[in-house]
Amino acid sequence: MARRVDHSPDELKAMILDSAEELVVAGGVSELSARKVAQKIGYAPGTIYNLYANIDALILTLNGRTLERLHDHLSKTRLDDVREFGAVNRNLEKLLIGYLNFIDGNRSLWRLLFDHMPANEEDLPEWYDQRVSMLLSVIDQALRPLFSGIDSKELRRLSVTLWASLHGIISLADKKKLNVVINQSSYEVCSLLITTFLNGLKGHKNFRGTAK
Amino acid sequence: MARRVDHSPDELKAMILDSAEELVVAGGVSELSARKVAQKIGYAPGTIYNLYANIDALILTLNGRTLERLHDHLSKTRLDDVREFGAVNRNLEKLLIGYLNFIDGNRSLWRLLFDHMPANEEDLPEWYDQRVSMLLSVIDQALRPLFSGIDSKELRRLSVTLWASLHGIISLADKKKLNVVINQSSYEVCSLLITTFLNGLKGHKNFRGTAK
DNA sequence: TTGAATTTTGAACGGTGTTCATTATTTTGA
DNA sequence: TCAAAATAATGAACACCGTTCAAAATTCAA
Repeated sequence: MARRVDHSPDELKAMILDSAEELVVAGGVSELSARKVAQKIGYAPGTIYNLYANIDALILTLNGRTLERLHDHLSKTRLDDVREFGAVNRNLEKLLIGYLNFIDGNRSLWRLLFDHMPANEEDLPEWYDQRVSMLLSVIDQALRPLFSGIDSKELRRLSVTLWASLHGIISLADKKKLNVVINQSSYEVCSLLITTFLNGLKGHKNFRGTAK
Repeated sequence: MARRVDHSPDELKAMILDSAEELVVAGGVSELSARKVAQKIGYAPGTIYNLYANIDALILTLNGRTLERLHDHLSKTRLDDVREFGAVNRNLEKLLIGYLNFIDGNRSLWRLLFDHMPANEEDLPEWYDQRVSMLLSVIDQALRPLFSGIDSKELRRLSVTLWASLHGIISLADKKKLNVVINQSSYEVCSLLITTFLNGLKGHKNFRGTAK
């Protein structure tokens, strides 16, 4: 058996990726396996390993795409012009709702993105970090109007803090390790965090007064 | 083969649990398997299933114990008497440090506790929720001095919000999906969240003035 | 046309969770 | 005392998993 000319390497790589995604979307993370992907594209299991070093490498590529889609999704959020403090809160709520909608429509891919732990403990590739960074820049934009003369690193520090906090609430709720204790949706808890966090930022040295 | 009289069912159940923990502690979550546990206690794999319905049930029991230990560990934190606002912040920092120390000394068990997703999507048993609740009550105690006449449900709502947020920061950092973007330890990010969150609570309707 | 390069295979290895008929032992009852 | 019932433990079997790699099939270059 050899070059079947059916597909170029790049095509094949894309087919594998698409099939992997279809499996995850259709049946959850546990449905993803090399053998199932191979069967889906009509190749032998070994072929997968000619194009991806291992399953984790395939998942990493898939997660990169999910990250990109999430960014595109959030970027579409129309943020209001900020004339007063409350507008920042409303903008962040819009982003939150966008995020929750994305999760609703892509639950399995989202779980794969954040819960999967690669067996190999190496650092993530640079392109991956860049996509995470793009995501965080969306929050940067929403927070920036609150400050004047703030260092971009300091702004990012705040965005990361808020982002990771919201992520914690949503992912604990998703794992049902939160819902039972408090009879509230993750939206409400996130909303409370946003409001409290923003209010707390009033103590920040670069915080700008209310108007314009 | 039959009743070897070596161990009573309860003893055997405890041996299985202890062996499972040893495996996780020694080699991480991926080292835990029915066959390895069986080998460790000198029984056949099938025996495990006479005492635990499946591996997830075993993990749930183990996680319950970890939860209990975490609670015991945090309970030992000596909280300062609160005479002013800053004392609450210091107390929460103490709890944070206690939590981070616990993770440092029990990383694999902690990962099993929060990252493991049981295959069966049923709700967690009541005793499990109770232990989570006990954990949250520790945070309740630290936050309570800030308020007067606050409903216990409302206080718990705030504790959950803070707890889940801190968890998000720490778990993202643990998965290395945070460290690369921001060059800071999870301690520092958590610390920032605590300070900002507490500052934000000043807007709460039950917030009590600074003194006493 | 022939030899080198490339692509694909699929069996094999060592694992996994789980089941359950069978067997060995102990306990019970007459 | 002895057979029958209850119990405890087994381990082979089933259906999976990720991964490897010698071998085979095909294409390309000379």
